[in-house]
Amino acid sequence: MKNLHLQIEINPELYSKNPDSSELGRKVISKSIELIDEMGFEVFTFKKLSLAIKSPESSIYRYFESKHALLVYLTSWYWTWTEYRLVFAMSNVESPEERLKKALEILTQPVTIDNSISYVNEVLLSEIVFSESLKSYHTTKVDDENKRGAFNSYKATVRRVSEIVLEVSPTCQQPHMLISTVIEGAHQQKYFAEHLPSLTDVTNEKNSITTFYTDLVFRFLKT
Amino acid sequence: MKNLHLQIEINPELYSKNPDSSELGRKVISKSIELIDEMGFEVFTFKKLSLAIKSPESSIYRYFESKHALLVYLTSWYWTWTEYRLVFAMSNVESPEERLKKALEILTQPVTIDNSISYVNEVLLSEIVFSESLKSYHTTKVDDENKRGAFNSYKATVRRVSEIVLEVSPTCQQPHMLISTVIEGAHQQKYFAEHLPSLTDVTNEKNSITTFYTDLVFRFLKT
DNA sequence: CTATATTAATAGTATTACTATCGTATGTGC
DNA sequence: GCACATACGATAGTAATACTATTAATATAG
Repeated sequence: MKNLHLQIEINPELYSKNPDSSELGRKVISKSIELIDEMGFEVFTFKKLSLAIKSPESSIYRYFESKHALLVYLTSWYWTWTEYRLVFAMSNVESPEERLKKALEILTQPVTIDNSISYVNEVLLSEIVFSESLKSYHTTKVDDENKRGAFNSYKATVRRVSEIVLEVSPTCQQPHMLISTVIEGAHQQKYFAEHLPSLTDVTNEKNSITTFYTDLVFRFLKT
Repeated sequence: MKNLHLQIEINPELYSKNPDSSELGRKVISKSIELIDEMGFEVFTFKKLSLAIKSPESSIYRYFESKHALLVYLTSWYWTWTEYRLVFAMSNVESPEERLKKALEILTQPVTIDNSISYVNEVLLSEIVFSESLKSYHTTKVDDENKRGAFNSYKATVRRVSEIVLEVSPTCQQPHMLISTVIEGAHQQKYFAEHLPSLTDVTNEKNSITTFYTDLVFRFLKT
C-alpha cells in the first residue's frame, strides 16, 4: 500500500461523466469529501459545493446527476479501496483466525492515516462512510440502484470477509449476517458514542468498539 | 395487554399540541402511520397527509412543528409501548435466561397482531420503526433533540434489557452495546433481506433473524 | 489553426417545508 | 343567552432545494 499508487475503478453506471477524467471532476470529489465531512450530507448542497470550487452548479451536474449519486459514488470508492486494503492485509498471514482478526480491525475502525497522494482524502472519506453511508442505500430507489451495481463493492467486501469466517468456522450458517452486523454495528456505535452515549459502553480506552466486535465474532464462532 | 387500554404518555417536548387531545390530532397520527408505511418517510409530506385527512396543512403544523418531529413522536410512542410489552412479558418469568430470550424476541420481531382499540395501528407502526427509525436520530440536530428527551424511551428500553443481560451474566462489560447492536441489527437485516439479500443469510424459515441474534447474545455471554 | 472537449454564465422551474393571518364553528360555564 | 375559549378551516406567501436548459467562452490536441 503506502505510496503505491493504485487505480480505483468505479462502475460507470455510478457517474454521468467520470470525475477522475478531468480537473474539475477531481475537484468535485475532493471538495465534496471535505464539505460532507464538515457539515453532514443533509446540509451539504451542490450550491455550496459550487461556491467552494468556484464553478457553476450546472458543471457539477455533468458528473453526477444528483447529490445522492455522488454519495453512492463515494461509498463505492471507499469499499473498492477497502477491498484492496483487505487483500493487502491478508497477504502473508497464514492463520485464518489472524486474518479474520485483521479484517475486523479494518472494518470497524475509521482510517487515521492518509497515505494517498491522490485527490481523495481517505481519512475524511472513511468518516463519511461511517456516519453517512446508511443514506446511500436507505432510500426508495434502492432496488433500482442495486440493479445498476451501486452496492457491488460493499457486497463484495462482505462476501470476502464472510469467506474468512467460513475458514475459521466452516459450519457457521450466517457469515453474511454476522459480518454486515459487525460493519453496520461499528458505524453506529461510533455515532452513538458521540451523540447517544447511553446506548453504548464505549470507554476512554482506544479501540473499545473493535474489541467488542472481535469478541462478539470469535465467541459466536467458538462452538 | 390484549384489550387492556393503556394510556401511552408522550413527553410534551415532542409535540406542539398533544395529538391525543383532539380528533384531528388522532387523525394526523393514524393517517400518517398509514402513509409513511405505504410510501416511506422521504416521500411522505404534510401536503399529502393534509389531502388524505382533508384538512389544511397549516392545521397539521399545530400539532407538529415539522415532519421530522412527527417521526420522533411516532418512534417515541413505539418505544414507550414496547417498554410496556417488555414489562408484561417479563412478569411471572423467573429465569433470567428465559426473560432475556423473550425480550430479544420482542426487540427483533415486527409486531404482527394489532390488539389495540386505539387509533394507533401497532403493526404498521412497528414496520415504520424497523425501516425508518434510523432517520429519527440520524440528523444534524440529534444533540438538541436528545437534550429535549426525544430518545428517552428508546434509551430506557436499551437500559432495561441491558439489566436483564447483567442478570444472566453479571460480568458482561458491554450490555448496552450488545443490545443496541441487536436492535439496530435486526432492523437492518430485515431491510437487507428485502433489498440487499446478499448481505444476509435470511432463509425461508420464520424467525431466522431472531434465531441469529438470540444465538449471538447467548454465545457472547457464555464464558 | 481548427475541431473538439471542457467549463462558465445565466436563467428558470417544480417542489418542499414551513409561516402568517384571519375567520368560523362548537361547545361549556355561569 | 352570553362571554369565551378551544378547535379547525381557508388562503396566501416565502426561502431554499434540487434540478434543467441554453448559450457562450476557453483550452488543448493534432
